[in-house]
Amino acid sequence: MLDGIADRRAREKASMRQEILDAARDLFVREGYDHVSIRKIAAKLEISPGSLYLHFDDKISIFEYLCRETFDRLSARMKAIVDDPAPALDRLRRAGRLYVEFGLENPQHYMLTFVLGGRLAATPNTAEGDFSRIKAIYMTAGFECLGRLHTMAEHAIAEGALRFHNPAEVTQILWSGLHGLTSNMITKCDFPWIERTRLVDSMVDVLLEGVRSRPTAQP
Amino acid sequence: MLDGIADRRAREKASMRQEILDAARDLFVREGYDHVSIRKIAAKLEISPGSLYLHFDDKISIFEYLCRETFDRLSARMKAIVDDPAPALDRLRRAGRLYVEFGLENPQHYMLTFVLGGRLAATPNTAEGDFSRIKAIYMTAGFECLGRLHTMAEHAIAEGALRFHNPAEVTQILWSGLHGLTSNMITKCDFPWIERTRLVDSMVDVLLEGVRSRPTAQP
Amino acid sequence: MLDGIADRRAREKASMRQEILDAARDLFVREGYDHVSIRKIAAKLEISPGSLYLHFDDKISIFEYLCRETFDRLSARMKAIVDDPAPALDRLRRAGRLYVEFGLENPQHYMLTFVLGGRLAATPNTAEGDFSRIKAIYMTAGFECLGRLHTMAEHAIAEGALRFHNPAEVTQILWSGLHGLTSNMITKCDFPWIERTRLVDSMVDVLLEGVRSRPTAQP
Amino acid sequence: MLDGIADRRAREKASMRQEILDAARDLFVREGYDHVSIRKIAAKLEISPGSLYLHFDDKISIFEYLCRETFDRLSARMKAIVDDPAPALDRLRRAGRLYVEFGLENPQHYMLTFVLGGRLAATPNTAEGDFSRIKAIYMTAGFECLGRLHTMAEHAIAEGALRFHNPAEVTQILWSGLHGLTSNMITKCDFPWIERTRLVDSMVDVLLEGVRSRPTAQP
DNA sequence: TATGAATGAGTCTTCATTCAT
DNA sequence: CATGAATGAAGACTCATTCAT
Repeated sequence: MLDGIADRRAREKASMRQEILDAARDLFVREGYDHVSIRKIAAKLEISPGSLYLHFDDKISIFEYLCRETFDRLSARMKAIVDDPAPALDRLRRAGRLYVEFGLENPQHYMLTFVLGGRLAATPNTAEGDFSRIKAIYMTAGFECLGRLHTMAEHAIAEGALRFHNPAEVTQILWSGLHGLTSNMITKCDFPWIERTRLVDSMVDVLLEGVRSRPTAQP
Repeated sequence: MLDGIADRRAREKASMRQEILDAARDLFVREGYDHVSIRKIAAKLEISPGSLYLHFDDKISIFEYLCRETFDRLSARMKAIVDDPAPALDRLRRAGRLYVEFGLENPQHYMLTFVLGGRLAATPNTAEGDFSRIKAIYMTAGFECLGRLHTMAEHAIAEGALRFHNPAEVTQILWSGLHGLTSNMITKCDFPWIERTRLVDSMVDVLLEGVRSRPTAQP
Repeated sequence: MLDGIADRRAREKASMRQEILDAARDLFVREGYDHVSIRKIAAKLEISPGSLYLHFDDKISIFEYLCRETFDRLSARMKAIVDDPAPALDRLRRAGRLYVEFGLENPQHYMLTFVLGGRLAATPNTAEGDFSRIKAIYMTAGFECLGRLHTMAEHAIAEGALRFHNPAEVTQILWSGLHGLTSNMITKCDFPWIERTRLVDSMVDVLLEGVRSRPTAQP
Repeated sequence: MLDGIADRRAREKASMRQEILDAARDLFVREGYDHVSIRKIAAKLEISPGSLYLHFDDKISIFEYLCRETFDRLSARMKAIVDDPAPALDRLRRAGRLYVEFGLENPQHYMLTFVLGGRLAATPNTAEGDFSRIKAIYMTAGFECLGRLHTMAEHAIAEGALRFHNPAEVTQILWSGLHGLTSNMITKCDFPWIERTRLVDSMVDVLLEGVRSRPTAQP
C-alpha cells in the first residue's frame, strides 16, 4: 500500500524510458545517428530536452542501449539456430539469411556497430569522444554472433560437409560475404539491386556452395 | 627558365592541394564525413580555414575529388583485366584478387569511396547539404567500375561457365563478397584474421566455386 | 498565486523579448540591416548569440516583428481620422500632421519600417536571404496604412475638393511629400531646420494647397 | 620621347582606373554597396583583387569617388538652371524634375549619400568604419545642391512669386517633397506607382502650386 | 520530477586586406 | 606593375549539455 506511489512512479519512469527508446530508434533508423538531435527526440515526445537527461546520461548512451538490445535479439535467434539438431549446412544457411535480414531491418544499428564500431574499436581513444562503450558492445555482441558461426563451422567440418578444415577460415569467409552484402545493401540503397529475397538467398547459396565438399564426382 | 617563378608557384599550389587531400582523406576515414570540419582539416595542416577555399570550392568537393580519384584508379586496373583474352572465369579470379588487394593497399581511399561515399550518395537531399554531385560520381565512375565486373560476368555466362543466367545477379554477389572481405579486413584490423593471402585467395575461390556451373557429376 | 512561478517566467520572457526588440531596432536604424549581426545584438544585451534563438526564429523575423508593430500602430491612429465625419480635406490635413508627428516621435520605428524595410522588401530574392515575409508585411500592413490615405483621397475627390481625379496619384504625392519631410528631419537632425511645428504645418499646407481644386477665381 | 613610356604608363593607369570605376558603378547600382565585394569587381575586370588596391585605397573610396563624380554632374546641371535668366518659378520646376530624375538614374549613389550619408553624418564616428569621407561629400555636394535651390527660392521671393517669405522654409519644403518622392520610388520599386513621368511632373507641380502666391482671386 | 532558459563551442563559408614575389 | 596566396575576423545558425527553479 505504502509503496503504491513509489511503484507507480517506477512504472511511469520505465514507461517513459521505453517511449524515449522507441522514439529514438525510429529517428536513428530514419535519419542516421548524426542527424538526430536530442531536441528532435524530445520534440517528438513532447517533453523538454532536459528531461531526457533524467533517463539517459547522454545521446550516445541512448543509442548504445538500442544497439545492445538489438544485438541481444540477434544473438538469441542465432543461438536457437546453433542449438537446432539439423545438419550444420542447413543451419548455416538459415543463420546466413538471418544475419542479412537482421542487418537490413536494423540498418542504423548494424552500420554503427559493425562499421563505425569496427572503426572506433581500432582507433586509439582520442581525447574527445569516448566511444569505449560502443566498442564494448562490439566486443561482446559482435563477437558472440561470430562465435555462433564458428561453432556451426566446426560442426559442419565434423560432419565432413566442408572442403575446408579450419573453422576460422570458414567463419571469416562466410561472415565477410554476409557482411559485404548487408552493408552494401544498406549504404547503397539507390543501387539497382535485383529482387531482395532472391539476392539474399543467392548470396548465401553461393557462399555455401563455395565452401562445401565437392560432390565426389565419380563413375 | 623564364617561367621558373610561375612554375614553382604552380608546383607549390599542387603540392598544397595534395596535402589537403591527404589530410582530408585521413580525417574522413577516421572520423566520418560529418565529424570532419573544414577547421579540423585546416588545423591539421596549420593553415587558416579560409585558405582551403583557395583550393576547393567547398567541403563536399574535397570528398568528391577523393572519390573520383579512387574510382578512376581502380577502374583503370580493372580494364586491363577485362580486355585480356583469357577465359572469363580466370579473369574474374584475377579481378577479384585485384579488387581486394587494391582495397588493402589503399585502405583510406577504399573506405572513403566505398563506405563513406556510398552512405553520402544515398543520403536523401535535405535542404542543407546537397550530395547530388557525389551521387553523380557514383552513377558514372562507380558504375563504370562495377560495369567491368558485369562485363566479365556476361562473358562467363556466354561461355557457359556459370550456373546463373543474370549477369547483374552475379555481379552483385561477387562484388558484395569482395567488398565484405575488404572492408572487414580494413576496419577490423585487430581481428585475428588467418594469413592474409590465403584468406583472399580462399574468399575469391569460394565465390567463384559458388557461382560456376556444377561439373556434371556423373558416369 | 499557484502559478506565480509560471507567471514570473512568462513575464521575464516577455521582457527579454522586448529588450531584444529594442536593442535590435536601435542597431538596425543606426547601422542598417546588413551591418547588424546577431552577435552584435547579443553582445549589446550581454547574452549569448544562441539565446536570441529562444525568442526569435531568425534574424529577419526580428526585423519583421518590428515592422509589423509600427505599421499597426500608425494604422490604428490613421483609422480614427478616416472614420471621422469631417470634410475630407480637413481629415487629410490632420492625417498629414499625424503621419509626420508619428515619425518624429518614433524615429527609430519609422526609419526601420519606412526606409530600411522598404529597401529589404524590394531586394530581389537571391539564393541567400529570403525576404518574402517582409514583402508580405508590406503587402498587407503597409498597404493598409496607405489605404487609409487612399480612402480619404477618394472622399476628397468625391467632394470635388481636388484638382486631381486619380486617388492613387494623390495618395502617392501626399505620402511621398510627408515621408520626405519625416525621413529628412529624422536622419538629418543636424540640419538647420526652421522651427519644427511651423515646418510640419507648412509642408502639409503646401501639399494640400497643391492638390486642391483651384478656387474658381473671378466672375 | 624619353617620357613616352611614362606617358603611356600614366595613360594605361588612368584607363584602368576608369575601367574599375565603370565596373564598380555598374555593380553598385545593380546589387547595392554591401553586396558588392572587391573580388566581384576584380572578377568582372578579370584582374586580381590585389590589383584594385593599386588604384584605390579601399572599397569605400571607390564608392566615394563615384559619389563625388555623380554629384558634381548634378551640381553642374543645377547651376545651369540657376544661372538661366528665366522666371524663378520656371527654373524651380526644371530643378525639381532634374533632382528626382537624377536620383532615379543613380539610385545607389542617391540613397547612400542622402540616406545612409545623412545617417552617418549624424552618427558619432564609431571605432570601426570611418565614413568621414562620405560625410564630407554629403556636406559639400549635398549642401551645394540645396544651396542652388535656396538661391532660386530667394529669386522667386524677390519676384513676388511665392506666398512664403523665408527662402529657407521654401527650400526645406521643396527639397523634402522631392526627396520623399525620389527615395520612395527607389526603395519601394515594387510599389504600384502610377506612370513615372506623370508622377514626377505632378509632384513638382503640386509643390510649386503649394508655395506660389495665390492668384489674387477677385472681380 | 520536470522544465526550459542559457550557454559555449562548434558548423560552413565569405570577405577586405596584406604582402612576398 | 601586377599577382594571388594567405589570413583573421566575421557572418547566421545549431546543438549537447547544464542548472536554477
